[in-house]
Order: sequence, then C-alpha cells, then structure tokens
Amino acid sequence: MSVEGHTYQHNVVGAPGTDGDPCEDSPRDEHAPSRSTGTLGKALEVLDMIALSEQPLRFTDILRQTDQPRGTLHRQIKNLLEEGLICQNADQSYIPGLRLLKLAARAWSQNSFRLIAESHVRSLHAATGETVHLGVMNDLEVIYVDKLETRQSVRMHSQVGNASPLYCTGIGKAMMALLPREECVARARRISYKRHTAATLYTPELLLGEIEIIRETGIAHDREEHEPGIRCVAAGINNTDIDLIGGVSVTAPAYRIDDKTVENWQHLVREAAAAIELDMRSGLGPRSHE
Amino acid sequence: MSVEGHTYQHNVVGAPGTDGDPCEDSPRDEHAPSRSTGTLGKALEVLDMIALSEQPLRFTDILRQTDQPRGTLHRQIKNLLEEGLICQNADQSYIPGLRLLKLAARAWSQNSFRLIAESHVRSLHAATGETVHLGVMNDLEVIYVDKLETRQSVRMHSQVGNASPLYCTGIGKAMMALLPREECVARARRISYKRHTAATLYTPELLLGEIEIIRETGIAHDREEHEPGIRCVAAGINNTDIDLIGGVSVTAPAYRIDDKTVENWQHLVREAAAAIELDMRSGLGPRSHE
DNA sequence: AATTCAGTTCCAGTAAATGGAACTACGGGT
DNA sequence: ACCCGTAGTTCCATTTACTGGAACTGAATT
Repeated sequence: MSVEGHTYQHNVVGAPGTDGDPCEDSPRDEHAPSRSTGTLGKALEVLDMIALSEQPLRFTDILRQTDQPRGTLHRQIKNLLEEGLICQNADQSYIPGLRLLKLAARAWSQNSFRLIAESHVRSLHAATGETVHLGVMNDLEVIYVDKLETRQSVRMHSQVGNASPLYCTGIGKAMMALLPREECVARARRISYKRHTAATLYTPELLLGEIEIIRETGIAHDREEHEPGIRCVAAGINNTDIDLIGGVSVTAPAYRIDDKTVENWQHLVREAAAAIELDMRSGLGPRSHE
Repeated sequence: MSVEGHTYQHNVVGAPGTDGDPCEDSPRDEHAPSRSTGTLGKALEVLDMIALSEQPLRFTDILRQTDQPRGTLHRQIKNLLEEGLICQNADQSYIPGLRLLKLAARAWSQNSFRLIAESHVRSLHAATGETVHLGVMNDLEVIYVDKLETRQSVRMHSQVGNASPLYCTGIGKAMMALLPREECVARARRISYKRHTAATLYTPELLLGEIEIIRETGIAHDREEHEPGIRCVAAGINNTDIDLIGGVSVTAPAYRIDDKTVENWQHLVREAAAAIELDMRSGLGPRSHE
C-alpha cells in the first residue's frame, strides 16, 4: 500500500504544472488585498484580525481595519460569536473563543508528523536536557507543533502553535535549506527582514549564503540571531512524499553551552531528524495497519 | 430570561465600572438541530467532523456522514483547504490544518481567565506537587484551558483544549454546583451518561445528590469516577459579572494519596479558587501582570 | 472492455450575504 | 436639559455566491 501518513502540508513547493490549483495567492489576479474564499474567507479574515491582534478589539476597532460596511461586519461578528469562534468581554471587546482551543487540540493530537516525531523528540530532550522544538514550514514562517521545556514545565504550550520567521530561527533556516534552490531563493526574497539582534541575517544574500553552508553540513545554527543570549542547533526533516518540510532543534542560553556541547548536539539533532524522516517514509504511522 | 445558558464566553472584565449586561445569547432557538449559522456554520460543521473524528476521513467518509450533495460538500472542503483550516494527506484523507493551531495559540495566550488564574494555578502546583488543571464550563462539558503536569513535562498540552464530561470529573461537578438550581437540574437531565468506572455517577439523581454535598462543602471529589486509579479534588470558580463558570483541580493516582493529603488539598484548592475569583472580580485585567 | 467507486466540474435556480440607511443607547460638552 | 458625536444594532431591497443535480474523469477491479 502507499505510504499512508497523514501529514501537514501547505502547498509547499511542488512540481510546476501538476495541477492548476492556484492555491498560492489570490485566485483572481486583481491586486485585491483580500484573497478571501467567499464567505468563509471573509469570516476568517475577521477572526484572524481578532485573534492576531495584541489587544482585544472592540467593534469599531475592527471596523476601522476593514473596509466592510458596518452592517456586514456586524453580522459577520455575530455569526462568529454564535459559532463560538470568538467571544465578547464585558467591555464588548472581542477575543478568540473556546471552540478554537477544542478544535486545535484535535488538530494537534492527530498531527501525524508530531506523533511520529514524538519519541525522537523526547529522546533528544533526554539526551540534551535542554529545550527541544519541533516545527513545520508554513510559507514564510515556522509553526511549532511541539516543545519540551528544559526542566520544570514552565508553561506548557507557550510556543505550540506559535509562528516565528524562517530567517532568524534555527529550524527555519534548516528547513529553507531543504527547499529546491529556486524556491529557496524566491522565498528569501519575499521575506521582510527585521534585525532582531546584531547577529540577525537581515538580507536575502546573507541568508542564502548561510543556507549554502547549512546544505552541506545538514545543521543550522541560531547564534543569537533572534533573541540575544539564545542559541540553538537545528536540523531539517524532509518528506517529499507528502510535501512536508519540518525541523527539530535544541535551544539553550548561550552562556550555558560551549563548543564541545554544540558539537555533541549537532550529532544528536542530526540523528533525531534523520530518524524522524525515516519513520515517516517507512509509513510508521499512528495507525500503521491497513 | 431563558433558562438555557450555554454561554460560550470566558473572558473577564476589563473595564471597571459599567457592565451588568452578561450578554445573553438570545437569538439561539431551543435546540434546533444545529440550524447552522448560514454558510459559516455549514463549513464549521464539516470542519468539526474532520477535526473530531478519530481517524482521518476521506471525501466519501464525510459525504456519508452528512446529507449534503457531493458538489456542495466538495466545494466546502475545497474552501476549508484553501483557507488552511484543513489539509490533505497523500491518500487524500483530510485532517485539521495548521491554521487552527496558530489561531488557538492566540486564543490561549489571550484568554484572560487563564492569565488571571495562572499564578494561582502555579502556586497550587508548587504546593501539591501534583497535576493541576484549570477548566471552564461549556454547556455539558469542561474544556481545559491550562494544565501543569506533576513532574517531568510529560507532554505539554495533552489536555489543553480537550473536553471532558461534567458528570464524572471533579471540575465538572464543582462547576455544576455553582449553577442556579433549576439550570443545574436541567443540565443533569440533558447529559447522556456513560459508566466509565464502577464509581461513576451515572444517573441525574446520583449526580444531583452529590452536587448537593458539593454546594455545602465547596469541594468536589472525583473518586475514580472517570478513570480507575485516578482521584482528584476540585473547586469551582464563579464570575457572574461575566457569566463564566470555571474550576481548578488537583489530580493524582489514588495509591499516592491518603486522607490527610486530601484534607490538605481541599484547603489549598478552595483557596486557589477563591483567590482566582477575587482577582477576576477586582478587575485585575489581563494586562495587569506579566 | 465493462463496471464500479472516488473525486471533480458545471450551471440554472435560489438561498444567503451585502451594504446603505435608519434606529438605539450612551456620554460629554455647552 | 439640551444637542451632538460616537458605538453598536437592526432592517430590507439588491445582488452575490452558495446550492445541488447531473454529467465527466480516471483509477482500480472484474
């Protein structure tokens, strides 16, 4: 039977011309800012706005950020409210709702990439004693799907589901190195860079240069490029069967690690990544029967 | 005022001063057979089906479970796919998508109930050394919004976002005890009971009897009613301002705890719940700390 | 080659979303 | 009290895009 692994993908690269599914950007090539998929897309646009905002938004805040008429927006919000996707505070501001949590819990526990990787992530955590992340590529960012904290479970899940840029994280760079070259360059160009620290690779050229090295070594380093004082060692995981690119990493405060430790981690991380990749290929799925 | 009260909200105060409008969800009829909210509702119905199913579903599996025509269903799925709410395996089965994780991460980190409760949950965890849960009531179930594991962060978030029944969990029963009496009875009747263990309270009468006791003591016990060998001590948290009912609990294997421990926990749990309730009332908003 | 089953596309008909305007409610300034 | 501005909500004719039946593809099975 075919490799049956359920996995996550989001239209990662792929051969040009396999299907005419313009999933990438706007279906119609107008420069319309909203590439909404009909009604659903519009509703999600509002949901995104509410969920991704830093502060809780009130009705008029949302109205201002959108070009929809009041009546329309109000109905959309009402629908979201009724569906439990958002809920409303006493001061009438809106925040994401419980139903999202419930949905995501299933998304997470069913994610077969995570399931397959789980034991390896755990070994890696045991072997290093430091924080281990597992992530997948999603366009220009990495989304963390699992995380094991260094020790005392500080706060679980603080990162799970969170997104970080590709260009300044170990996992992100490791994943980019797995892309076909043109695709890699294309993405590097599309990124909007921010210089988080002095070490941040803040141009496509810098990034692509580093990626060349990563391609050879199979290991990516984050040398305080995202947060000062934080370093990490990462390796990418590639499953072309399923069009999934992911990565694992070990993270630690810079002061705590020396060259020898890093050396050691490189092997561990590389092995973990290879093992996960292998398990995925061999179809060692959550339900491997049938 | 309608007796039905499946309010979805879970946030907290914010504006000091005026409120008193607990935001009834009036426009909902009785239990109309999921008279979906227009297009959005239908899309979510499909999403729910995919997310809540145990196995990944293929197109025809979904088609069978719904009464929609093929064309319609196909388009709905395509929309969900395009929006990244679901994604598709190699074998064409569908599973929930990354976007849900991302959304939920925000929902979680913004949830002010959780934020306010956080420090108290942590103290409780420190004081008992056992697993601590924080949950909110959602109609007939409790949804866990936070969890601190007993020791080695086994797997974070294994429960966060998950739903459990009200009648066989400590938190669930503690929350029910906070409902107005008629409402409590009404819900107890609506529950469909399953006898998980020998100790499970599997009729409305048994449940309501126990709840009487909980009302007096302010503490709910789960005496291996959900899982054999697992006990827990819980207390409810009530915020009428905002129409939120939640709860905290400490859970441990039965063999590990004796009466004296339980006695001790009762106080700790009760105090934690009271402290959270107080913090909510005093408008200690989401952004006031951390 | 014929038959099934799974997935996809098409298009007239129709249900549902739209958006403008009108309405309520609150608060503050004069 | 007044008026006015802002915030949120409702209404309804118009128009959009969702619906669903049927017909098409294409792979696996007989």
